[in-house]
Formats: sequence, structure tokens, C-alpha cells
Amino acid sequence: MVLNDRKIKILEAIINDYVATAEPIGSRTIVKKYDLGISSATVRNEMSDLEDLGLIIQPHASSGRIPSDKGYRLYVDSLMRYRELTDEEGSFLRDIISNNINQIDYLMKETAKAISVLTNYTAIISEPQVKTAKIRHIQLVPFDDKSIIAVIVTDTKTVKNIAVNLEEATDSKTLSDISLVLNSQITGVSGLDLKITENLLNKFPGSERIVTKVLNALIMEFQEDEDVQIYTSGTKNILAFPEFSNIERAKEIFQALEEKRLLVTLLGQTATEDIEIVIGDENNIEQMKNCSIIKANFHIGGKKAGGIGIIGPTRMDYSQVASILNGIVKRINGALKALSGGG
Amino acid sequence: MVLNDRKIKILEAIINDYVATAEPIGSRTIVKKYDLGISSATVRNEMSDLEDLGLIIQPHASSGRIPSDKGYRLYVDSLMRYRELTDEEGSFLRDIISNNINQIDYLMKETAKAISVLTNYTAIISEPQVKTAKIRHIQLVPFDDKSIIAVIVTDTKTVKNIAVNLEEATDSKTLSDISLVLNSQITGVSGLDLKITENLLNKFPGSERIVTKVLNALIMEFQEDEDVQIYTSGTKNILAFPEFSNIERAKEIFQALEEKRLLVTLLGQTATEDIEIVIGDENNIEQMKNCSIIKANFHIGGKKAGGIGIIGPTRMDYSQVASILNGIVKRINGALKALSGGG
DNA sequence: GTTAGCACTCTTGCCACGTGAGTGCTAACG
DNA sequence: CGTTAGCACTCACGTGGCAAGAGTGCTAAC
Repeated sequence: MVLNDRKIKILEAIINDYVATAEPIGSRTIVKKYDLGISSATVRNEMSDLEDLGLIIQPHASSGRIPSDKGYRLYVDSLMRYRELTDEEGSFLRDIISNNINQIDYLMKETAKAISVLTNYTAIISEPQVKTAKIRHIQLVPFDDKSIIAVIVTDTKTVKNIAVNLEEATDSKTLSDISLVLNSQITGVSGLDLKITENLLNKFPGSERIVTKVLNALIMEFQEDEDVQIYTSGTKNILAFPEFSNIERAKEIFQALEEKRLLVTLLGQTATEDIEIVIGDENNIEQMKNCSIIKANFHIGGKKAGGIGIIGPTRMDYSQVASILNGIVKRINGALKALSGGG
Repeated sequence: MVLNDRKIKILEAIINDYVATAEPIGSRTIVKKYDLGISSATVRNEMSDLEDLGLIIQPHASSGRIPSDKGYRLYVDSLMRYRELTDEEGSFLRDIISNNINQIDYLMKETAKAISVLTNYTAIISEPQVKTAKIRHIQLVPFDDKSIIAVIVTDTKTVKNIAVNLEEATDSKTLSDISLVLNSQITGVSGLDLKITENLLNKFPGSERIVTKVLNALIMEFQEDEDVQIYTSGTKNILAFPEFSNIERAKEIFQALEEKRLLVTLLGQTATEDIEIVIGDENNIEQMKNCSIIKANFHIGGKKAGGIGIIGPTRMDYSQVASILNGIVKRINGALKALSGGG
């Protein structure tokens, strides 16, 4: 059986309508709403074929049809068109990017917020992994009489404040002297490769105790940061979808969205700049089997600096969401490239 | 009509049962569950009296009774007892406090998380207002070639990283020289009182442009930080309560919990260290009229450093929640005092 | 190949009804 | 006079039947 043009048109009609209404759609409705120039009986025949092809499903006998995961897949791969962002969307994003381009972690969080606002779906981001980042600068700053803050700037453009309790008083001068030497010693080192050696401590005559404490704190921090950081925005949007109007289903999803492990799996490990779309069952997470995720990655200097995903019911507006995500990723990667190219 | 001992016992029984089951409770149930040595008919008479006193309500004729806001108020004010924290709760908190005592903002966030875990309600916190804080230390740290991070430590024990785009290259040496002089000039100044004066700029020969940019960024940051920061934890717990099992009600609450303005009102302006309990209608927020909030404040050096509140349905376990909050506040305020006393 | 017609299916909303929990009232009891 | 047993009454809730509506599949005619 061949998937002719008319079948495609009908499939598209079903998807469009179902995405908009969340109701199964019947042959008569299609004829009424979309001017295909054929009768409902013909549509019925075509729909029967589409069902045989596995592209649409009947939730129960004698009901209308809804798209199957396979149907969405076909739509996403071949039928869907990306649109350009509107002027409002564009300037909204421009502001967010220019206000946060200096610090990737803020940028990611703000972008997630922006996405959940623009799309009315839930956005998740995975933050740059500090673990693999290299230290670019370190500065010790007095905090209170007996403790200090070690400020770490990494090559992935993140800043980390690490509190270190020295249990003894110091002065600014000592701290800035130590900072100076520390910088010459550990700049360019990956957080995971930090080690306290005799040789290193010898560079800090009189301050060995302080330096040891600082380095220990750093080492702990970098090791602790084992997992990817995950940040979620717009979870409450989930409540707006009829597929989650059953409070039990809603609870399940909320639960899943709090499980970092699941979200990491969901965002996946790929590092492409392209938009990836995972539909329904294609993710292997039981609680998420009627959710889809549209995702992409950011890069700094060719290195993956974080991922971003938009989660919604499988019945989500793929075209709208993919277009927005596409626009965002292009703009951010562009801005990041301009920055590292210019700097 | 006098509120005798027996009426009190019945009221307590109703509250306890209703808090546990969320079902209206009838006279026969009370007789069966609580050994009061009287018949259901007597209980009925007493319940009728309690209703006249406005302490309990019949949701509809010929149903059991549930406590009214006034009933909860009486319970909270006169009947409820605080318990000590269990060893587990205590050591759970001890860890969180000692791990975060150095930075109030982290401490607050972690505490909010801990509360939502311990109580299964939703916790909100208002963070220390940087606006009124005094600058204790400032340090400029190189970020990338043309931008830097200004690290600000305030007297309310918070650290702020402010990115400043210099649009020109600098070196570490210059930055640390500037930091040194800046410190001598603006330490002790409140963020809001920062001004760029001729006199001040004269202290930075050759670096006026950089200093101006830094100060402008600081001034913007402090002014922008006009509102209190609000942080929410455990919102999904709301879905567990039968009173919000209607998705529309749940949506309303989620909406309200995202409105900063409402939360600020809810947390209120008081600065007492005592636990305060606001029951149902007593807060004047329409969407929250069947929620209660239990709240308290933290102090650093006699200054309010943030508030914390626990939100749940009016049918919440006041005794449990108030006890936990009480234990937390005592411990944190104690730890903070020890710190400022010892430092 | 397309379409009109028709019988059939399944969901949904509605109504009536019985059941159970709970009340209020009255009369009797100690 | 407080307490209790008994009883009639109310109301929410679950169940089953029923009609309406949407939609299908099949068949026969165009």
C-alpha cells in the first residue's frame, strides 16, 4: 500500500487537529474542517489504510483516530516545517542572551525560563559539567574572620564560589599573595587532576596550612560535583494538559521530573548541535512513555557546554517547539562563538 | 455555653481525625475510635454545641463535622504541644547546617529542601535582602579577556558574583590593585549608598574607566535587587493532598506559588523569632484561603536575615510542622549566634 | 475509485434508586 | 438534669439502565 499524497494530507490533518484539541478525530470532522474535496467515506477508507500502516490509532473501537508515535515520527521527519522566530520572540531572546552571555550557568537557567514561557511546556537543562572543566583563575576572598571564599573561574565560563573554613584569622594581603602563586600553579589544571604535593606546598612558605585547606575544599567540590546539574523550569505547565488532568498521572510526571537520573537519561549523551526529537516510547522511561522531548546542545570552543530539552505530552506542537528551540540554539551558539572568537 | 473539658476532647478528636483522614467525622466514629465513656448521642449534643461556638462546621446537612478556621486557631493557641525533634531529624539538620552555615543563601535553600522533605509540605523562603546589606569586601577577578567578575561579600554573609564587561583587556595585577583601593573606599558602605564621585575616581589614576564600569554594575545590581528573593521547595507535595486533587484547584495553587508578590505578602513583614501560624482565611489572599502557613525568621547580629514558611492545606499537621520548624529555627539561630559571637 | 446508506459499537451524560453514614429530636431512664 | 436509645430524615455516592451522539465498517450503487 502506497502512502500517497492524499493519505499524507489526512495524516497531517489528524495530527494538527489532535495537537490542538486532544480529542480523537473522525472522518466527518476532517471533511468538514479541511477542504480535501472527498467524502467522509473515502476518508474512512484512507484512515483504515493509515491505521494498517501503523501511523494512526483507534483508542477504542468506533472512536476517531489519533496519531501513533510512528505517525508523529513521520510528521517530524518529513512533513514538519521550521518557522523563523517572530520579532517579539527574537528580541525577547536577544535581551536574555546579552544579559547573561558572560555566565553560562545563568544563561542556561534564564534560557530554560524563557523557553517555558514561550512554549508553555516544561524545559530542562543540564549545566556544564564542572568536573571536566579546567581552572582558568582562582582568587581567595576574605569572608569573615576565620573563613574565606575561593572564587574559581573555569574555561567553560562558569564561576564557582567555594567557602573554606580556615579556623584561623588571615588578612587580605596574605590571601592575595597566596592567590597570586596559586594561579601560577593550578591555572589550566582540570578540577579532577588537582593534587596536593610537597612540591606545590613548598611554593607557599608559611601558608601551607591555609593552602592545604583551600585545595582540599576544591578537590572535594570537584569530586562531589560528580553528577550533571539539572535545572527544571515551567513544571506547572504540565497541569494544563488534559493528558495529565488525572492527578495520579500528574503526580507521576512531577515525580519523574524530580529524578535527576531520569532527566539525565532523557537529555541523553549526544553532543550534536542539531535538534533531536524523541517521541513517546522512544525514550525508554516507563513514566514518560507518553511524553516527547525536543532537545539540543550548546557548545563553547567545540566542547559541549550543556544540553537543553523541552518536555511535553507526545501530543505536543512539534513544529512550534522545534522552531523556537532551533532559533534559541542558533542564537546562543552564535553568541558564544562570537565571544570566544573575539576574545 | 461553657467549653468544658469534654468538648475540648471532642474537638481535639475531630481535629486529629480530620488531619489524618481528610474526611468529615461523625459522632459514632468518635465514640468508636476514642474511648470517651459516653454515647454517640451525647457526642452529638456536644458537637451541636461546638458548632454553635463556631469551632466546627458541617460541610453539608447530615454529614460529619470538620474543624473550622476558628477551631484550628483554638487548637493551635491552646491545645497543641510542641515535641522535640527526633535524633534522626536532629542529625539530618545538623549536617545541613554545618555544611552551609558559611553562606546564608545556600543555608536557606538547603533548609527549605530539608523542610519539604521532613514535613511533606511546601516550603518557601525569603532570602536576605542584599539591598540593605553593607559591603564587607570586594574583589575583582579576571573572567575572560575583556570581562571580569566582581565578587562582593556582604555583612549578611552572602556572596554575589557580578559580571562586568570591560570591553578592554586588563591583567590580574591591575585588578588586584584596583580591588585593594576599592576595598579601602567602599567597605562598610550600603549597596544603596554607592555613588561614583570625582573624589573617589581620583583614587584610581589610570583605571577610572574600569572602576566606573565596575561601580555602575554594582549600583545596577543593588538597585535591581529591589524585591525580596523568594525560593520554593516541594511544590509537588501539593498534589498529594485530597483538597487539591481537583486539577483546577491544584493549578490555582501552583499559580499562586509562582507569584512572588503573593508569597511576600504571605511570609509577611514581621521579624520575630517565634513561630507564627496563619490559618486559612487569616491570610488575605483569595487563592490561598484554604491554606495555612507556619512561619519564622532567621537573624544575624540582631538583623532579620530571611524568613521561612511552610504552606499546606488548612487541614495540616500543625503540631508536627510547628515542632519541626521550631527545632530548625532554634538550631540555625543558635549556630548563627555562635558564629557571630565567636568571630 | 468514490460515495451514499445503514447497521453496529462505544462513550457520555442523565436519571432513578438503593445504601450507608450521619444528624436532630423526642421520650425514657437513673 | 444530664445521658441515652430509638427513630425519622437528609444527603452523598455508587450502580444500572437508557437515550443520544459520534464514529466506524461494510455493501451496493454510481
